Amino acid sequence: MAKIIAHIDLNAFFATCEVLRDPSLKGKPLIVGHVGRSGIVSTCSYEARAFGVHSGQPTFQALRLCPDAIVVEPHFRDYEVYSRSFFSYVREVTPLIEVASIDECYADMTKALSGVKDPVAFLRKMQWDLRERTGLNCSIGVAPTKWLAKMGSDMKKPMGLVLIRRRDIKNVLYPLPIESFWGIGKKTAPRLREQGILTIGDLAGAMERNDPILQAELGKFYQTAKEWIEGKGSDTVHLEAEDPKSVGVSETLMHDMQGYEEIKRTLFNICKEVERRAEKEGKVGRGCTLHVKDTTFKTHTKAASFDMPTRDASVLFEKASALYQTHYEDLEVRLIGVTLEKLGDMAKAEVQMSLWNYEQYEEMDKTKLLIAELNRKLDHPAIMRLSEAKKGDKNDD
DNA sequence: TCTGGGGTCCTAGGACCC
DNA sequence: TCTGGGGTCCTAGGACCC
Repeated sequence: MAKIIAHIDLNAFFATCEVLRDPSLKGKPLIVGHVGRSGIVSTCSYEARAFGVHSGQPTFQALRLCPDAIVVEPHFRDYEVYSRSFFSYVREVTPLIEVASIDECYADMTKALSGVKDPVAFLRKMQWDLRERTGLNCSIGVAPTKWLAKMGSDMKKPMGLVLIRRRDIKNVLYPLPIESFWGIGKKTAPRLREQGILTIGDLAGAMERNDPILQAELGKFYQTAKEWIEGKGSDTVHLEAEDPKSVGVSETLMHDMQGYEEIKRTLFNICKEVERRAEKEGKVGRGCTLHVKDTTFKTHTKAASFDMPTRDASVLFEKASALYQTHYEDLEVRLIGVTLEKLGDMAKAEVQMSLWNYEQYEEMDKTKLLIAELNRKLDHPAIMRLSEAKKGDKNDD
């Protein structure tokens, strides 16, 4: 039986949280983000969007477009609290939710909507109830698969509600520009446009023809995208958050820097922060990667492995420093970062360690055997005589 | 004074082993 | 004496997402 999946996405989440923190900001053009050398807009209110301000834009550019905008530094701790209240509301409607990020989730609504006469009214009520309870606005996409639901929630903001049945795919999705395809970004979209693929419908058409150029262009993603667009994508909502596979910290420097001496302090602090976050996750890693962004925005990476799983900042710092000094001493850098990888649980790592110790112990045991063997040989009459002779020497002294 | 920081997944090439 | 082929693991780089 077909499932009913909802994708629920909070609108202008960080900006909305800031208004909840300080109601005097309501109705004003608001930018959440950093000011300063490399500040960008994290999120902005709809009032600011009207001026052409958008996420990812350098803050100074945004302020040129909208000089009256109020810039607020983000308060992530508070966003996490609002985020939790959002998820707990959705969990009251259905416990089958998959947290996709701080401001969005998938919900399997199959059971919650069974027997509901007017699903649209039910979902509308959800939106208003959430707003009343938490002050947060959301857009909802409802569809038989997660990808279709995600596409739906993206289509109308704020407080949008879009239902996409399989038979609606052609009417609803095909006319959309190729850029709006979730999974096709700013590198692939222009290349598809060059091939005459301007809309999602064009993409679907090329896939029906099994276009070999398109297949080469998209690689493994071709098959995934084909299934998504045909309504055959995943409808499985994963309740448990997956264990992180890496923990990393990076920082854009106050100014471009060159040489280890200039960056070592920052590098050390980054390693300390990686250690702190790995500890919070209860993880240790078997390797690390040093990231460096040069002044042309090109990113370089160098990886190293550890003999033993660790999260120790001094071990990280030692590895990262060595990598930096051997590869980037002469590079002018904008950003540096360190990522701890190949993560495992600390508890399991301790088991590994005790195994390792046991092997060490065994090695030691072998050595003991060798010594015993040696001692037996030393018991040989000839050796005895030799040692007796030594004693004799001593006695001669 | 241009362009953050946190992640995941994929790809291509090389090393290594059988 | 002119060069196998498959599998796996690792590294570096890149695309994409929020």
